[in-house]
Amino acid sequence: MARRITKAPKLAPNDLDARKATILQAVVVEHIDTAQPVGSSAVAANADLQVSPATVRSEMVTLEREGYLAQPHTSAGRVPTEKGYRFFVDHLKSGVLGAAQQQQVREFFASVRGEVEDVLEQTSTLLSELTSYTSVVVGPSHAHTKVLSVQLVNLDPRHHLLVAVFSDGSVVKHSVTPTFEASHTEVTEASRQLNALLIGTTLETRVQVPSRHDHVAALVRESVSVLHAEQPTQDGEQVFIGGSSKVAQVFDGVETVRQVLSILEQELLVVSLVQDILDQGLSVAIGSEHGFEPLSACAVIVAPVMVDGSPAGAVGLLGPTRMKYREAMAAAEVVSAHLARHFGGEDDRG
Amino acid sequence: MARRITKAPKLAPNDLDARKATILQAVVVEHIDTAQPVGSSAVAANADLQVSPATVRSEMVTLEREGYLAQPHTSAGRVPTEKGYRFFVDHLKSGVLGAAQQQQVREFFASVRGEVEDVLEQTSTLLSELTSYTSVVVGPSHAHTKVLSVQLVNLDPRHHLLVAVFSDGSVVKHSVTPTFEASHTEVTEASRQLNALLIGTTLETRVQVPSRHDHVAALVRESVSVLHAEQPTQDGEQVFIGGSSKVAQVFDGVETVRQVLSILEQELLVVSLVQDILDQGLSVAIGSEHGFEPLSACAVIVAPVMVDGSPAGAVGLLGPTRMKYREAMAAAEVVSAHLARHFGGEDDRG
DNA sequence: GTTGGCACTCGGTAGAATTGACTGCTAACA
DNA sequence: TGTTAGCAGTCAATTCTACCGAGTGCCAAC
Repeated sequence: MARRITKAPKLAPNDLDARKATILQAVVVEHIDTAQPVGSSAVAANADLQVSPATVRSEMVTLEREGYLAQPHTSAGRVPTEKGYRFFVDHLKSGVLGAAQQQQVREFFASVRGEVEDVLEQTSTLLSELTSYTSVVVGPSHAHTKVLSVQLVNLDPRHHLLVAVFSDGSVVKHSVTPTFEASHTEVTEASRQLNALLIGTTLETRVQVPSRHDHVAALVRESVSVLHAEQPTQDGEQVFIGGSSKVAQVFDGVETVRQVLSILEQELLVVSLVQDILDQGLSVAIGSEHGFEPLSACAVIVAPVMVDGSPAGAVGLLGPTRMKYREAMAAAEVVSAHLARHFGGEDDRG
Repeated sequence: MARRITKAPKLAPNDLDARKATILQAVVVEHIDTAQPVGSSAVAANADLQVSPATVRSEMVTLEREGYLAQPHTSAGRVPTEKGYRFFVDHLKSGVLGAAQQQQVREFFASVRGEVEDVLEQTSTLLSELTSYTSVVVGPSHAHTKVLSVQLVNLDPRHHLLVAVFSDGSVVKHSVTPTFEASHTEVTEASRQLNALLIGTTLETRVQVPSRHDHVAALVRESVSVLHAEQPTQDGEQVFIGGSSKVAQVFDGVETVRQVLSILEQELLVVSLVQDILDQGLSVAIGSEHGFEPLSACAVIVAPVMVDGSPAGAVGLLGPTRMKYREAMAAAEVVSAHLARHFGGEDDRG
């Protein structure tokens, strides 16, 4: 009748004994569900530890002292801290997506077609609909792809358009506006030389440009420089943000909503945020973990998209710190896997 | 001492005598400023009609009966109705932008450069910063521009990329994935034929495609069809939305914010909304005037961008019905004019 | 170490009272 | 006839009060 107390093993610092862990997890789960502080009796009732609220209470005091929980005010229940959420996600057994959602993802990837950009954009919508959080899909970097074709097209005598096609299927265009008027034949010749010069190179390789003083050489020089100038500004990545309207549902407080939206508007920022998190080897960044003040009310989930063993972009989800980590992480992972398959598969099929 | 009463002229239906107009305008101005219902005494004090609140009151009763004003509840002041706002903007003498903002616009257009898309995107940010409303910039339609160059680029034996350059500087790419493997020379030959076939045509002109059964002809056929399929889906217009975070500041009520954001996510919808308003010959659509239920809490200001006498896109602003029409309209007009000059000027300079 | 009991805290709510910003109406006035 | 002061009436918003109840910390008993 009396339960045997399992002797508590020595614990690593920053680790919790089984009961504390259960309690913490119960608090997190409950709080994610209700958005309310969680009291000891709710925990005692829900979690299947056969102890009284009083016991839970004394454990909670410890958990609070150790920084996993916090109390909004004396007579309220407990709320997880960032550290609490961190423990929670670290000890989360990876969830599975609901059958209906699995189906939805499968159907999506079975039917989606079109250019990479279209696929990524639609994927971002999908991910956001699956989770009802705002989603971020970062496209592969164009950094190391090779030039397949360059062309200089004559718009009018002083305006030309440089169009470069890369081996990953991306296309880049740039205006070339020399100070002189170039004849059609000069432009054609420049185009020919550019092709000879650049095909097979990456944007990093510096090429030998002609130093002659004629129009053709000038066109070639300007084209090359304009194309190489491309890289540093934008790193070549594209980002697609889906379901930004979810921000309004999921955060409370106009100011928070405004702040998050305003971050999302700066797409370069979002890319670097996702990149940072990936570089830290994380799959979830909670609150201030990503070191990004204005998003301290958020948690960000990221999953790299691996094609042929190397990263080719990422998918992410942005929600409140009390987001449904399990479901969201599962969704991000499933979608990222499908996306990887989608892009990897295309190449293999050929 | 006794003021002479100017004899009221016969009024057209739907028009108001001077005093009613003044009162209505005072109510609108005040309500835009404070977001509160406006009482008779406030009007009597602000507007420079030398009458007592009681008189204002009796006029307000008429204005309410005629549908220009409404009362949230008995003991509250009056709020403009849609019809009230409509009268207000119809009788608005066009405002001028503040000097600082004028300067900001000038500096922007003096320093902005780069591709059309970049300019439009930055313009949309500018417009939103100027007004603190969400802005919409619709790029010119590509419908009637001519093909300057087409190229089929070999990605791998079964994947080719069709890249078309148009006379307005836009570039379109499309995958071409035949069921057979095409050799490099076949692709090159197809590319050559496509150029011969399409250069100088618009997307509307149907061209005679080769009916032969070889690979080259098949490539040409697929390329042409894929390119022509482009048009109906998207009408070729691009849209840039700036300052969507302003939505959170400017509307109250999470649900409204969510709804507006969710509309803004559907960019095609936004384009057709702007187009509709322009087609109706309006420059402002208030509340339900645009017939777009989910945006009935909004007013939309649009200004066409006229280049060489024909419309080349538009700029717009989206705010609450109680937005600062004068300033916003001025901003939209100034920016649209600058934008027109920017694009028109480029051609002329050559 | 666990538990029930108990006093205490404090946010939230419900209801009553009050305030104050309006109105509409009416009667007097120019 | 249009204008005005005055006044009674309305109703949202505010303030207050009391109270409830969820939840705690502590303690003594098991």
